[in-house]
Amino acid sequence: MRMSEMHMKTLREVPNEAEIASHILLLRSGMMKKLVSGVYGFMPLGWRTIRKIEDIIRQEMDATGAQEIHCSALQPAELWEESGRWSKYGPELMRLKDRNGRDFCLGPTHEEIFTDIIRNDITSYRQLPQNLYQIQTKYRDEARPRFGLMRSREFIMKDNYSFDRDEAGLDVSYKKMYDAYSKIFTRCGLTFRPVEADTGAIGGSNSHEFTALSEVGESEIAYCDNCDMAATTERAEFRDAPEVNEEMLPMEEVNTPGTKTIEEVASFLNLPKDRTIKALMFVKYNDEMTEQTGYVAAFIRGDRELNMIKLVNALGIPEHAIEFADEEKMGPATGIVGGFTGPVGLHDCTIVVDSELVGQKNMCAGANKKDYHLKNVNYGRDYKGDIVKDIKLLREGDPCPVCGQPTKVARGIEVGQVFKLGTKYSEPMGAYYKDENQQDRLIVMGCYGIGVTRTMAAVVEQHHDENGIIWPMSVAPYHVIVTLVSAADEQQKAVAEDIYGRLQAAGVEVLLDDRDERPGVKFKDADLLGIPVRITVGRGVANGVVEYKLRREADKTEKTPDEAVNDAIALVNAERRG
RNA sequence: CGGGACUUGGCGCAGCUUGGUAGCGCGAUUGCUUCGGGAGUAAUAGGCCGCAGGUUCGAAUCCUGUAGUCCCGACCA
Repeated sequence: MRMSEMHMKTLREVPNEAEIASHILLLRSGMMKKLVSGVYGFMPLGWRTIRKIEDIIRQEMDATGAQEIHCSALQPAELWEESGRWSKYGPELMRLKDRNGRDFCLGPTHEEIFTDIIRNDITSYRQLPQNLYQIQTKYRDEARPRFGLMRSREFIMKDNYSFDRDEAGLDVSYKKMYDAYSKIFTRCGLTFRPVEADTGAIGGSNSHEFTALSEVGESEIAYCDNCDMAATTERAEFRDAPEVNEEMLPMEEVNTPGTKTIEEVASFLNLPKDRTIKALMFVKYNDEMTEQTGYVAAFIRGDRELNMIKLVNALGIPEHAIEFADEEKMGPATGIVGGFTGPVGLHDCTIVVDSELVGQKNMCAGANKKDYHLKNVNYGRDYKGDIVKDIKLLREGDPCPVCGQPTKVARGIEVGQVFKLGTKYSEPMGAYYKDENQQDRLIVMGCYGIGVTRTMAAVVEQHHDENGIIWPMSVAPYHVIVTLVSAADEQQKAVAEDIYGRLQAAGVEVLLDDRDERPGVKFKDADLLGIPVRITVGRGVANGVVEYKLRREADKTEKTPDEAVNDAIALVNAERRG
């Protein structure tokens, strides 16, 4: 492609709407443009990278035996009513009506559609397993679109669904997808970790998130360098501190005026924070959030943090059905006193005690009396929990739940997820097959997703410097850029054209910067665009040399045009082979 | 949904406190000079100052409302 003819506009200045590298650089390089909040369009260079990522996904999906189809983004409400999600999905679902007033939505995901296809087409066990995928535009009316492609309202996603006879079959399908995902993200040049994830509202028995490591990511993961433990911090189990071997002392009320926080109590009584008990109060609602159904008091050791996901799982309620309580209102009903809440003497609320507290002795907790705390509080003797479970968050340095070594915590971008769905959709939607004994049996499903546009953003986050993007060869819009320093110099022009033609003939994707621009502009643009190899044709041609430079390296070398062409071809082919 | 900030030419911004119908840099167009890391010079084009209402002889500027954008939080396959 000749850049003099390409639709491309780069920006010198940082658009004021962008804050993180991928957002800034994708806008500055002109690869994408914002239409409205959370909705972007892609220009020629950006679209080429999207298609490269899609092609990697297609190759790896096809290699597993999955088959590509294409469904509409427009979906009828009836199918969502069958699965029960039309009412449950909430405002994130983009809803619309046709001219006759029928309800539709723009698909945020396609479980219903694929289940519908399968229940109509599959009748016999002989037809299973099946695995269908599509690469398609998805819509989610996010409460808060953020960071460009990181959290957008319209995005490109590869989604696929596996259909098996039984759980054993699902295990095989799941493993295939897990392995394919690892290959895909490796080929895209990402540093990532597959981590165990909470199954959340989707349900099912097992799930992994594929997380590209990045400081700007919205996911937080815990992992261990000593063993292979890796999980979202929400999901990660906690290895409780060992039971304290101490004599139980008599409980004692102490005056602690004005000490409402753990820090204040600990320093006032000169106690370490791990000898205190932290209290967190909640109001519970029914699923529709229309009615209060009770109070919850959760207790954890003073130096820990609460894990909301674990708490709602322990209570067996959806996450949206609980919120922090107004302690003033809750006080009379349950006996708590804001800032001085403890587990002793509470009534009319569900008491959830973190499992670790059971083995801790002579702790300090609120006395449920203004300006007083209790010392030497012991589980079993002084208080009990209605529920005793691990409800705390794993933090950096806490012991690894598998091997006990200190845990590491990192942030990352969730670029893919795999789920074992089981019969969550096949049951309400009636997706059955007949087995060998003519018995109707539910199809066992898995679902798997990759955020294509988000993957593009993650690649930029991991591969850039102060001058621009540094595309890995596998997803670069072009492999090589030939920078013609002076288009007016006939000799330079001839050499550049020759190199351009030979690279194209060898199947290398090459840009020729033949624009009537000053050299500085061309160099800046080449760096910003992040093309992996740059061959500069300038004054060196008088001596028979051109300049060969890799975007990811600082050094440039002089080569003859022949050497430069051959080296570029060799490099591109080597990267293609993996 | 709560909190905060912003909205002035294609992009980045100033002007607003103390009302008098708009300015800078980049970008664009043309000429001359320049030509290896976002050139110099001269000239030109381009703006219902987010939108609506109000105050005023007069509003980018003051007041009210509203929309959009971004950030923090809540929420979230």
